[in-house]
Amino acid sequence: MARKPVTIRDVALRAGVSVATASRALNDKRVVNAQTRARVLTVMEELGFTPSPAARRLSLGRTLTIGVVVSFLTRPQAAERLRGVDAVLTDSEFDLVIYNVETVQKRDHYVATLSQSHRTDGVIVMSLPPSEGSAAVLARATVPVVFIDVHAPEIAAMPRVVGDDRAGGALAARHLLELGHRRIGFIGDAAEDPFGFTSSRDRQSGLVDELARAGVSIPAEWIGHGAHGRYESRELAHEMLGGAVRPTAIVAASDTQALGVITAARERALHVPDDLSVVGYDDIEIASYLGLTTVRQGLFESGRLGAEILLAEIERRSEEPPVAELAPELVVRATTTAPKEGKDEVKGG
Amino acid sequence: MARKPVTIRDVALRAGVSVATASRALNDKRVVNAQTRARVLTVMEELGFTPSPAARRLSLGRTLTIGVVVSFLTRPQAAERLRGVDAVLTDSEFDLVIYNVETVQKRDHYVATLSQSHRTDGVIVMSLPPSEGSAAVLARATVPVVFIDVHAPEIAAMPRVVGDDRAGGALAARHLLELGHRRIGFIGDAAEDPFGFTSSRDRQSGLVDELARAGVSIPAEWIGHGAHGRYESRELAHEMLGGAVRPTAIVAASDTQALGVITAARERALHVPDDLSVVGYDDIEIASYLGLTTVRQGLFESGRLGAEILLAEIERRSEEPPVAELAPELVVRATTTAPKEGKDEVKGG
DNA sequence: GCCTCTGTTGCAACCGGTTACATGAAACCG
DNA sequence: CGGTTTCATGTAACCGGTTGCAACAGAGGC
Repeated sequence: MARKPVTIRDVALRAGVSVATASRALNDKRVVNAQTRARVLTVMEELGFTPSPAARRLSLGRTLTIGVVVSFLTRPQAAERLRGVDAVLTDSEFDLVIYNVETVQKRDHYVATLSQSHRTDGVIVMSLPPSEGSAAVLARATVPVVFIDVHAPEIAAMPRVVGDDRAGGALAARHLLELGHRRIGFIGDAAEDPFGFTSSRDRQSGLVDELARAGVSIPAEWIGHGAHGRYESRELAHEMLGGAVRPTAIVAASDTQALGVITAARERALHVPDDLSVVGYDDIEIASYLGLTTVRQGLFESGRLGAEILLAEIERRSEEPPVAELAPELVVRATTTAPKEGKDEVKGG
Repeated sequence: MARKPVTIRDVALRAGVSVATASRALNDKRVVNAQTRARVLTVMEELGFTPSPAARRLSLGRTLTIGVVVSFLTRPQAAERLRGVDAVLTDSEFDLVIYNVETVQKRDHYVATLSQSHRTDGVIVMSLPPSEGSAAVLARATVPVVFIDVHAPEIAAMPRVVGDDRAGGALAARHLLELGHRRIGFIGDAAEDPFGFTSSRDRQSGLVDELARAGVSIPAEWIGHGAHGRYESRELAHEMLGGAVRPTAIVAASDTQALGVITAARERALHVPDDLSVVGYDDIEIASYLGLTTVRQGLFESGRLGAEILLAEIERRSEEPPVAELAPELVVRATTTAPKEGKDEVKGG
């Protein structure tokens, strides 16, 4: 029933000082006398005083809040990045408010209102490319906006954290080539994705280009696109593995999709990796457990970096938009090995 | 460079009215003349006015914010519940700020400060039992606190949303008994969990009691406890399946752990469900894809309900703490079937 | 002893909304 | 036609902090 919030005036009264002094004591400005400060702080303790954030925000003219626009909260990638953001903000004075987006309309709405209004001191947009028209909106954003895992011409001038998806695709290619694979398939997201995700496409082209450099090409029927999910990728893998000639390795655009491939293989009594090598992407938590060979892209790290960049931008807008690039890293585990048949390369052991 | 936030006074000036009228027009109080309101709203549009949340909060004396204390954001259960909460709040005037907890200290800190201070209008605590001492803290909470998925004597008087874990365990038991299983194992969380989770324990006792009712008991070596995770449960399953006599079915305290069991079975060349039936718990997204028989406990729904209860409590504190109980539901898929050997029951087909 | 400088503190304005109360005009009443 | 309602609007206080500026005391300089 403690229905009487203690204000700084109560504190001042009890401590026998003015509210100004109380406030200064609270925010440890140099100017207050050490004894006075001690007395004020003691009184605050006694009264159980906690400053009202709303009042603080209003008088400071800062919201002390940062907004994170995120979709597919249940995807491990998103949650992992969010943890990274949280890790930074938890040590700061900022609150983390999340805007979960499940439709394109909501995305555009949030990007527009948050970047203009004074609801937040800064915004992080995760994995959501802006719609075509929003470049203009972003250009006159009143608060800094940082993009994580977004590649799009609209944000060329925006601060961001990206992974090099093309390089990641190339890593997978090189790994498989070194193992001796020549018949390689790819399974990724649908091209006509409503949100305009690009990472799957880039991973694919990184893979394809690197293979081409070695004189290996992927036939059209070994490239599968479908909605992001285990189920869909399983179906695609089934098609691919059901053909007369099948690939000896499949690269998936995400670990989630790699799981679908593995399931399909199992259902066809194909042993992974002996009959089929599988490479994922992301290195989500489950990957290490399943022994999945994958391309790690520092999810937690990307969240951490994004938050740090944002805080720095809030502190002082930089001239050039800071861009952090996370280098992908190949993690070799148990789902890849040399192909059983058609070994074009001699392998020792 | 829009560095001049438009205030309601600007609007009032331009529209030729007082700030009071402008404010009333904004919040569509009945008292304003329709023409006046229209004029004011037009001006707001023209000037791109958005009310300052900080000022609103301060003068309303409400934070328009609800806090969610959550741990293990990356677990699908948590993310799914969070989505449920978000779905409710997105249509309300409340912001959702998350407090991610990764240590017991942080949990206690948040529960204490959030429930006392006036930082939020209400708090949702997810899956985190309060520490022993915090009953007193909670009793004098200044804002409503709703617990989701928490069973603990400390919160007997608090609003909450719970699943009936005991009933869920019993459902799994009945299902396996009906299929003809008599040799049943269980794998759940470690007893000495630092956060004091109880759901695993309750699911276990629901299972054990229901089996006992049918005259079936579980030998000690078929009960495994370990840290919540696929890897740990795989290890436990290996122990259990490596014995001279092995169970024909294993119930796991979560889908995640069930996955570990399935992996262990596969590694031992045991076919699921023919050689081993597996039952999970939660019905997370991946479960339906994998065809896992499991006990659904409405994760999204629990988040939704919790948020609704909280909003209602904020509106008006109820005398009796509202308690919503979600009935568990058995979802039979492809990982359970009648045992091959030792059929004690005659099964048709 | 008077003046200046430095270290503390208080006064009061301010942030940008909301709202109780007062005011004034129009409508209604007998 | 004066008095009472009713409706629409304005005035100003208030929410609870922060902070520029003024004031004041004591120390130091001459």
